[in-house]
Amino acid sequence: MRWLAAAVFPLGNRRLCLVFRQQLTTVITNRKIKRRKSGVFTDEEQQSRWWEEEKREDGVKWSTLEHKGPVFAPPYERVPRNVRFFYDGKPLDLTEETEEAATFYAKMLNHDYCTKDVFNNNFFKDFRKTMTSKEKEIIKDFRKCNFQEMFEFFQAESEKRKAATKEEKLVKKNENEALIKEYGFCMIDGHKEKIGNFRLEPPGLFRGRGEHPKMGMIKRRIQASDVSINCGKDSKVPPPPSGSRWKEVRHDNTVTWLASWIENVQGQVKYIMLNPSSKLKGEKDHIKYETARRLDKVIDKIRATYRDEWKSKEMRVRQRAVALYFIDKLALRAGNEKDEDQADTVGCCSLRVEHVQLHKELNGKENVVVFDFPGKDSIRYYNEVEVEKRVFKNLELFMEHKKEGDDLFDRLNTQVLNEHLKELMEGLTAKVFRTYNASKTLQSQLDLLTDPSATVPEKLLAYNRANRAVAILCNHQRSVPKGHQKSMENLKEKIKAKRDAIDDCEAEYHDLKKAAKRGSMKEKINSDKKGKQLERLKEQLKKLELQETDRDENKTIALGTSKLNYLDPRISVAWCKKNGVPIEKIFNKTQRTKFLWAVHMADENYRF
DNA sequence: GCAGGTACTTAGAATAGGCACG
DNA sequence: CGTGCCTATTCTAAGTACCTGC
Repeated sequence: MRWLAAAVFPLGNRRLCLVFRQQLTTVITNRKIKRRKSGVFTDEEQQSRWWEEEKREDGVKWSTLEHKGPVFAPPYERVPRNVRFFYDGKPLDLTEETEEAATFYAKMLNHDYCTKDVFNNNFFKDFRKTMTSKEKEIIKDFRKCNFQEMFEFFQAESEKRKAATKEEKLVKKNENEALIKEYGFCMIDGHKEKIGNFRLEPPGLFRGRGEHPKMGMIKRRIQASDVSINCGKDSKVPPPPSGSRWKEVRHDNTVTWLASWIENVQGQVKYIMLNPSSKLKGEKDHIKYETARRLDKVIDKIRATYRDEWKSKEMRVRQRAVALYFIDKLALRAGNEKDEDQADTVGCCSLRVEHVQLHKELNGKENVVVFDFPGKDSIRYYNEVEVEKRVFKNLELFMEHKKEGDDLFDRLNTQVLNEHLKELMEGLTAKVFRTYNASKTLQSQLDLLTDPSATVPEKLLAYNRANRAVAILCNHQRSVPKGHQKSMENLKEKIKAKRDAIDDCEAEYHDLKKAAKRGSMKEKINSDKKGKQLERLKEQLKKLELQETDRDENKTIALGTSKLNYLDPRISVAWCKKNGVPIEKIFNKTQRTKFLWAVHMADENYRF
């Protein structure tokens, strides 16, 4: 089977897509037959193969766009009369709106959020805003509110859902599928594409991460009159729910969103956009990795330049050079400024003096910088890094006469940095370094860790370890999964059982072999069979042991984020092809649809 | 230069779903 | 043939980046 691989070359301002034919032979090309006997196209074929087409220039994102509009959150349903809200020990009837707000809190009663004062205070403030004056008169003290019955009701509801019969679940499933079929897709430039989030966010309590000052505030219900629709000029405008109107209908083909609204807690615009499998997203993703590969061509020069600038007379230039060094070496995020009313987190440019500690010597290393700061999502970044002496000296200089709360790089921000980066390479920004170093690390780790003669499970451990190296670089963490310890114990149990089985099998094999030596054909066959069984058991044991290592190493590390956002998928595709590893061992279905372009574009010789 | 606005990518947690196992 | 567990999917918050208008 033949596939097309495309390479992109800069040509003046434009990019021209050149197409090569290439013979691919490995596992990945063993795809389902795509044309049905009837000649009807399958979904896959309906999708555009944008990677084989010419690219659109300028800021225009599409020519035609038609969709059905967003799906609204289901209307509030009152809880049964016997499910009561208690105030000061006594049941209290609430008006519908107040009751709904109470259920928002009740649903979270067993959550950690409810132990936080900020959360409770914010909730109570908004809760009171929804109350009638009568209710306000009574409900004055949050500590006297009791949501327990409501909480138990929702727990029971959830149990009920889980315990539903097969038939009931099937009905639900079918309803959901019908909804997706109707609202989950749009037509864009003649192709049917999946929408990412076609449901409007339901009302509830705002769950800010970390020490967010707004956690617990009520996210209000979105009405049609809050929603802006974006679609093609000549397409059918999605009908708003009867009796309502959209806030606005526009036809802006320089943006990719289908609908938007302003969320009330932070005042941010929220969007309905396409699924990652779409052409629009895929093309952008491809460009992202091509930009990172262009960085590879100039990285040596850039590194030499910033090292040189550590000596600059200009403080601004020195700070820029040191910051860039961190971004490059440690894959730090750019670090935009943030508002007061958000959680206090930082990235490189927004580091403050309290986030770094300088040690002339630490644990046998010299010139050590200890980073300790809350990053995106308030995930802690902790790293003890040995740096060049010059960097160390510069940091001492930057920190002179500063106190806690002062910016480390007081002459620098992300705009200044990115303006500089643009000079070094077209399209270069701080985040390109993260993509570049992540993909580069995967490639080099795969080279290092893959033993061509290893078994597939061993190769998979190598792949996961390479992936893990990237996740560690990018500081992609997760909380230890619930029941991790138990799951490890189970695995150990399984391993023990397997070992016992092997022992038994070995003993039997030994006896049979003896019997076979002097014995008949039948005994020989039996002995051979046992031998095969033993082999199989040993293989299974090996696999379990590899799984154990992998799972434990992965306890607090999240691999998904880097796989989805930082690793050029063509590296993985090429690795699979080269090593005879089926692609589905490393990409699940979602990832395979997102990265379909890469599966087609990369052969086993692809290098990042 | 900077404040505010817009559009898009990246992020971990929550939840749904499906599959292996007894 | 459930059920308990793990993986996949969904959800939406939180970033980056760049634009505009002073």
